[in-house]
Amino acid sequence: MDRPFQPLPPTPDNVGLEHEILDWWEKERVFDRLRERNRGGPRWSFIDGPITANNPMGVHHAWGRTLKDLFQRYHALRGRDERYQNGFDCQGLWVEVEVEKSLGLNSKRDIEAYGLDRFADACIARVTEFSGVITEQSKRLGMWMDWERSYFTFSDTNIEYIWRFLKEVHRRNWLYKGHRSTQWCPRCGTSLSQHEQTGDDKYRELTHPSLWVRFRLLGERDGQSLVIWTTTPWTLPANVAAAVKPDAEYGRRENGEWVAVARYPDERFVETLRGEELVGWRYRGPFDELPAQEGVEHRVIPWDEASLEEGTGIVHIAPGAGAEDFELARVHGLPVLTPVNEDGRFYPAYGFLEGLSTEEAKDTIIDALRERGLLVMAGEITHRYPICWRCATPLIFRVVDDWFISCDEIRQPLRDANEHVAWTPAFYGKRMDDWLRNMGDWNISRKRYFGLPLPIYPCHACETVNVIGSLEELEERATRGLDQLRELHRPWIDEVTIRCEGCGEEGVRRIPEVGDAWLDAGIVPLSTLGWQNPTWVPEGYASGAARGLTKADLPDHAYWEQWFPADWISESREQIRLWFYSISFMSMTMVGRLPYESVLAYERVRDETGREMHKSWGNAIAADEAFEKMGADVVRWMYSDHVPSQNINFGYGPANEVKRRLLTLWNSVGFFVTYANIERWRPEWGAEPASAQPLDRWLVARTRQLHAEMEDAYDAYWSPRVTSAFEAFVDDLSNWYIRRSRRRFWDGDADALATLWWALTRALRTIAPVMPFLTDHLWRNLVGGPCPDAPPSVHLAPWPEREPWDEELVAEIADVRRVTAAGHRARQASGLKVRQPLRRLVVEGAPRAESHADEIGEELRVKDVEFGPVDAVELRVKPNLPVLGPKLGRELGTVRAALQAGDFEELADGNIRVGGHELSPDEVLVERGGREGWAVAEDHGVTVGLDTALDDELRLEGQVLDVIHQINAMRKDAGLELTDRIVVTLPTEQSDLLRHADWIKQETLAVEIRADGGTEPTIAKVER
RNA sequence: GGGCGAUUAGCUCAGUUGGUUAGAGCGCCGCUCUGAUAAGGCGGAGGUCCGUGGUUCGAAUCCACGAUCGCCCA
Repeated sequence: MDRPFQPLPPTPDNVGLEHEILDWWEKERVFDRLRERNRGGPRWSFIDGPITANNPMGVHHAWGRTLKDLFQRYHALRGRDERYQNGFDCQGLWVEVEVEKSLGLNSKRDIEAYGLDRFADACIARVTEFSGVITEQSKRLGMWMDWERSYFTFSDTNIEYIWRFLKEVHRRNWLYKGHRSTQWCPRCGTSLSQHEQTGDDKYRELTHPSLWVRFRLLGERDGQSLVIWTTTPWTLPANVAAAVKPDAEYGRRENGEWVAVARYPDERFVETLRGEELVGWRYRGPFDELPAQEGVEHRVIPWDEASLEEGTGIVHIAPGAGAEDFELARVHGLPVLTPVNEDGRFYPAYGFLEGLSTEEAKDTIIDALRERGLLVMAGEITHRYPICWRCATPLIFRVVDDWFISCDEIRQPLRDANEHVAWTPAFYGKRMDDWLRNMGDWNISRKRYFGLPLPIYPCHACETVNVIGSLEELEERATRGLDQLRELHRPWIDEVTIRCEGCGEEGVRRIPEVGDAWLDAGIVPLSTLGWQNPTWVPEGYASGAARGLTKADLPDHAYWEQWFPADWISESREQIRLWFYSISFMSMTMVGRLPYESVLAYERVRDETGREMHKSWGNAIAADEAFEKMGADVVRWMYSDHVPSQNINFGYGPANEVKRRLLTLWNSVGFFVTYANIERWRPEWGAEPASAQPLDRWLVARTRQLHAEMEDAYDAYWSPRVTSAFEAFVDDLSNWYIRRSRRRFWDGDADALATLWWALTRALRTIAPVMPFLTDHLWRNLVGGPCPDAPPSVHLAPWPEREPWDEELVAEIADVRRVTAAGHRARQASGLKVRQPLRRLVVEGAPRAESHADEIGEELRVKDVEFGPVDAVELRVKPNLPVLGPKLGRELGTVRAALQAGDFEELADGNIRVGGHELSPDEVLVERGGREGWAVAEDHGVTVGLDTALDDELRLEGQVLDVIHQINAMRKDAGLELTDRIVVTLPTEQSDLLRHADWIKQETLAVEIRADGGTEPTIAKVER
């Protein structure tokens, strides 16, 4: 068979063709060829935010990865040179927690017993495994990246760049050790930074004790007591004060208990005082006998924020176990008692509580209170309580030493710079500003193991804080341990001691803490692009733990100058306080500017009913499953079609809907292929459409319009407009061009074939970034196969220049479609189906459609289409608001009312006189209602009148069409090919129809027609 | 408590310079083209565009206040 094109099956096998295309891309080096083609062209810089190489990717990652690939592909089509560097986040608590789980370790003690070196190896092994898994999954999604050269944040190179940043931070006096109350995870044994402890999934409904406790007053008030309320009994042994609201009223009950009057409005008090009068009273703490409490003098302090919304209005203060408490301790000079250690267990100084966890101590403490007669009342409360974002352990407050970066000086420069970033959607820019305005100092230390080794070496002899800025500097200043330094990770780095730059002391040790993982990710706009690196180092990024995992180079500074800042970055919205923040902070500190110029952020993935996806709820869809069941193109379409500022409901229901919608494109190509093959028509690559036929000219104009719309949508980084513009085009192509042109295709019209081929291949190019597989599959069939001189892949076809199009013609056809829509409605209303020919249609209000009267007549099966006033009883006139509004201003209201009331006059010249005004036809919209014998309908200012009168001739023609319909249905039932010829036998009583024998023959591909049959028509295939 | 969003048909959601009769998909009902063949197309039912007030000739759209939900921060 000499068929130019492969016939298409009825529906696409997305998954099957995607695997074929993947193999073909690989074999033909399509991506490499694209990069080679664009090399040296104008640059488009994208910087990838690293994905944690910790687990397989989920469908939620596919959203961002779709968008990243989509815009990279679009700019590549347009000839831009790109870097295509993917990134993996490799160290920090995420990785540690997963490795702990897989090794069956459950505490820091377990990790230390296991050995930090083996633990580090296990972490590296996990990153190695899952960076590979994610790479394969991303390829399956269609993501084109330079997978051999991904960056890994745990490379020594990356770590050195962070060291350099920290040294600069120290030079600016921003680095300090803070003694702070922070949220603490007792399981992980570490504090959480500000950006870790907020966000989704960080709270859970938990049930805790609800205790009212008596503090016995001393001195003059002996015998009386303060009543406080707490949900954290473990903090009571660390109590040092009780806070009252100075301007609130407090009352003493008959039994001597003091509480806020506002909390107990129905009670009777024997004495009332303002809060400020209670300040200074001393009381006996609940656990004064504990060694930790020795010398603590408990007293009442003022606090404006003391709550009158809950509790008793008197607040128990334990500065070592609460954030606000700690602040109050600073203001009032209170002692800070830290009751529990890193594991959340009581220190020995807490006597009978020693070794108990905060949870275990609960009942012991309640019992003790009861024994001492201090428990007023005990119950339970269920409330929202913070949990560890990684392991879901309820958090506690601890006062600990942590290292911080002060952000006071960088705050304003960051806010100013953010003003110039193009955020999509725009309001995310305000969210960024809000974050920057409120951000606290950056807590960068974690008391953990496998992470960035903070290069901070406080001297024990002279208190100098030494900060090492590079491996070279470490080697210069090391006094011990260099020989065993395998890479810049614990435990090896901990063996290295240095010489103090202040006093020359030789055995200065590194602090044991590792760094916040956002330092790792935040440095990449400098570290991966070779900022201030004197010479290009091939595979220079593959250092330390990343050795053997990547072939990424460490470029030189000139390269950085070329690629920094990124034109565009894209991550999920929560990265505002994470990656967007950390790259901004670090780049602003080092080079004084932001590392990106525009950002696209997006929300979260839900299941198809709108619920959050959770593995444990059984409603999560694995990425691999989605790709292999829905097809990657369908997944990509769903994400591309969605407005990014809204959560997406992702699932098989929506996927099937997308598949069905995309079928029209497939069918259109299938239609083309069918008739092109019958005609043995072959395309000519590079030929411009030349047909003079109006419908062809219209399709060319419409396709050029699509091209421009798509460009604008891509340039605005607004993918929903990409997909919607494309869908609208396919609708026009299929439901107007092809439907109107079918007869020409049956006849093998070369102009029609050439125009449709041109339009289809043009359209495929514009949507290729969204659906790289399907478009390439179709391209190979439509172009690659028959045109040896054409680009073999759609992704290698150059993006055509934007060309002007015949806007008038596009507008004409838009009017024509309005007329036919109204015409169909008129037929509907009159009960006359389209198969029944009619005599006359009158069209008013669509002058641009006039030259398309024939098409309108054919479409609506009407013999004469006239343009002019629809003669009808009722005339409705409406103001043309965009025209009359500016002209009449306030007058418009009365004019409008008069028109609506029918209070106007139609003049001979077509003008409308209303009130004191004479309005020209273009200032009003005229609509007319129906009259006997006419069916009238209107659509957006277009009115059509359909003459519903029938005569014998029309009726006969209607019968002919019925028979044609019937016979063609029989052809199909008999399974005939489109080229088969038949003999038709009609019932004898239908011999009238033979007057239209030629017509019937032509429409049914009959060679002969008789009227001597039985009650029903029959057909017989003619064997050739 | 402050900030940022959202609130549009039974459901899920579009609607980026204020403009005629507010749209799509799904679902429901009816019709229909018929050499893409029950896929598609057309039509119908279904909407106080969260509420109130304001600006304007004109507000789903801009402003103010309020309600509910979500997010960020305190």
